[in-house]
Order: sequence, then C-alpha cells, then structure tokens
Amino acid sequence: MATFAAPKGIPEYYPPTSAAFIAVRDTLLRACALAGYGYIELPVFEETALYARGVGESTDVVTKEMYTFADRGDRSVTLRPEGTAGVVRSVIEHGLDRGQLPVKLCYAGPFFRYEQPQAGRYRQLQQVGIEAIGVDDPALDAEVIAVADAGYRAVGLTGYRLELTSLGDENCRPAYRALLQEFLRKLPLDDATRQRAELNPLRVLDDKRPEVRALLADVPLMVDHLCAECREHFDRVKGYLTELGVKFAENPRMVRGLDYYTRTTFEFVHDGLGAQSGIGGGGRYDRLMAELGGEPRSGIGFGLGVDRVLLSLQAEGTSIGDTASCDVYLVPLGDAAKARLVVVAGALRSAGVRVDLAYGGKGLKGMMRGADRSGARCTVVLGERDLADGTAQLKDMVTGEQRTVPLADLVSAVEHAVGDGSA
RNA sequence: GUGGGUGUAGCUCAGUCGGUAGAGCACUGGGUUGUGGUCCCAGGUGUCGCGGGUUCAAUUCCCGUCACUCACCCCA
Repeated sequence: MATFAAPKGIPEYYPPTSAAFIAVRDTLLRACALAGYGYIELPVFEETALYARGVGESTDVVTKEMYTFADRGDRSVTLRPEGTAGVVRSVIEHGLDRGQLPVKLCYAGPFFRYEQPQAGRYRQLQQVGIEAIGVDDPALDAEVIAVADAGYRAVGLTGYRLELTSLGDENCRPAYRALLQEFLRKLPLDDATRQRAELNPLRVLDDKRPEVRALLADVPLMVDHLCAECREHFDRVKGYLTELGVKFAENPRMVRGLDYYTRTTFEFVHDGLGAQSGIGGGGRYDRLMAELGGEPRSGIGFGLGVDRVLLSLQAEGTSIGDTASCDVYLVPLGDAAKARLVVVAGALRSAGVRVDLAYGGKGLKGMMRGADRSGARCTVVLGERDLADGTAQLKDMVTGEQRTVPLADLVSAVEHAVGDGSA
C-alpha cells in the first residue's frame, strides 16, 4: 500500500507544538493590532503578472522561485511568494486609499517559494506582516520597525538584532547604481558575479565570499550618496528609533531580494538559527502603488517569519503557548456517571471552560493518567457512590488536593477552580 | 540547479567484522478491584528506504535510485 507524504519542504504543526505556532502568530498579530493595523485576508494565489511586476522581473523570487501554473481557464496564476504585492493590489482595487491616510493593514498566513529546503527555509512559509500606505513620514517608518520589535519581545525573543539602511530613491539611486557598476567593472570578478553586477549591482554587495568581500573593501555605498531628501528622511528615522529605545545597527551593505524597496530598509537577524538567520524584514516601497496602477502613494511594511521565530525561540530555550488541551478533565466511573458528565461537559463549555472527558473503557488509573497528560488544571471524578450522594470529587492536579462538591454546584465550582488556579 | 551527510519500531537511535535485529521514549494492562505525576512488572509492531549485483546466505559489501537533511544561491 503506497503511502502519502506532505509535499517537499512544507512544515506541519500539530499538537503539542502547534500551540507555540498559534501563540507566536497571534502574539505578532496582536502587536500589529495595538498600533492600529486592521486585518486583511487575501487570496493565496494571484495573477502571475502582479508578482512579476510588483516584486521585480529580475529577482530570484520571480525568476526561479514561484509556484506558477495555469488554471482551468488557462490563466497564469501564482501562489503568493510574499504579501505586499497582494495588499497593494487590494488597496488599489477596493480604493482603500480614498479614506484617511495612511491605510494600515496587517495579515498572516502561508506564502510559497519553490526553493531547495533547508534549516529554516521552507517552500510553504508562514508570515505575519503589516503595510502602511499613503504617508511618507519618517515617524511611520519608525513605527513599523517598532511594531516588529515589540512583537518579537512579546513572544519572548531576546537574542535578535536589527539592521538598518537606506536604499535611496529614484532621484539618487540611479546615479549611485551607475557609480557602483563603474566600480564593479574594474574588479576581477567571476562571470556569474559580473553578470549580476550588470543586472542588479546592489546584490553584489551582499556576497559572502571572503575574496569578493576583500575586493569590495572600498566600494562606494548608497548611504554615502543619498540625496538631501533621502538623507534627512533616514536621519529622522534613526532619530525616532533612538527615542523609541529601539536598538539598531546600520548595515550599508544590506540587500533585499525584492526590487520594490526604496529608502528605509531593515532586517531582523537572529544568530541562533544557522544559515537562514533573517527572522523578519521590510522597508519602504514608495513606487509600488504607482507601479501597480494605483495612485502614486508611498508605502512601508514588514514581513515576519513565524517559522523562524519558532526556531529562534527554540534556540533560546524559551517556550510559548499553552500546550494543555483542556482546563478540566472529567473522569466517569460507570455509565450513569458518564451520562451525567457528558451533560456537565456541555455546560462547562458553554461557560467558556475547556473540557475533555475520558472516553473508552479505561480503568480509573488510566483515566487519571489521561487527566494528567491533558495538562488540565483540575479533574472531576464521578462514580456510583458520588452519584448516590449527589456529589462529585474535584481534584486540583497541581496540589493533589481533592474535595467533595455537590453536583448541583459542580459547574460553578469548576469555573471558580479554573479561574483562580486552586480547587 | 550544485555539493556533503543520513535512511533500522509511532519518535530518538544502537547493532549485525555477511547468518533475516535491539534499547530508550511513547502507548496499553497490572502492582494499587475509586485516583495522575515517581517506581516495579508485563505486552506489540519492523517488507532494516527502494531496485539490482556479489554470495550458500545481504539489513550489513558494491552499484544505481528515491527520500530526508545540512550547506551554496536566495530569503521569512
């Protein structure tokens, strides 16, 4: 009998670890909500041209990493490789930028890139992201970065750092690009790198090979060739971050893989992860709205990798999320007791208490073991003797203390026990 | 797409210098016929990734292949 396996490179989260996944995703989303970002749920696939034009024709993401296929109507569609293009498309399509600006949106979900999987790099990756469109105030750049930082701290991460730079804009980048190319052409580079220098020269700055790094010792840097406007914008972003207490380091050689970035660009890095050390990143994309056919509005946002945050937490030895499957575990001895506890379970669930019940024909010891494994704070044991007395046994699983409560008061007694942590 | 590593029980792995295999964890029951966590006892499962070669005999050696994994590239 042939068996099935999940597609290559796709992580799955099931209990008990799914609790941490949910907790990280929701905590990051909470950080976004705290700053006024409204949730947007987007299609998981879009017209291929949206990404080709939005992300950039020359990027690796577009040229070799997209899940592209023809639908039954022979339209070319692509599983979303990132979130920003879809958000911007939706903003334009629904005129979300006609109201008060900036439009502030956040999202969460799976993204897809056809890459060779390795530690921390998956073909289906989970991101939480935000986009703020329509205002180019440097205070907004600082806010976006601070929201990411707050999110990481809220999930309990400590060992990460923030790298920051400015990529300039359409006024100063073309001149710098030409300057950089001129510099690179004089270097003894291999063919592949030479080709990259012509196509996307900024990408060469990111080369990790020591011999290439050595050649680049005196390479001209964008931050030294920013126009006055970009210079001031960048300085003010840094000023706001300092006032916010968000620590950062300038990395003038930072390169992002998506073409739409302008001006402020940042990346959060965690050193406990191995080769794939970026746990989140983003930046400003002041030309994307116009590029995709909308009003020429600025924008800035980030994408945070939920999978990599989970790996980072693991590397730090930190845990997050409640792995207990219920608050109360009900243990019936006999059919009459079970009939009664099934009803109690329903009543408790209506009251918002997480309840599980021992099913199957296990002995008391086995059912109590089930109670222990469930992580429940307390257990209700109901047998024939209790039933005859009109009572039940309520046991605190931490202290081991057990007391008798009238069946009539059971629901409120359990609510109380679960609420204040003592039976 | 290119390299290295690894494929043995549900999981983590040991092992067989060639004679068809074990431990821990997990699970179930019992010790305790109405009480979990610690302890003790008992219980089961494997086409040893797949295909071929050498051999009396291959899970072991050889070749191929697939999968997983780490890394390059790139990114979350």
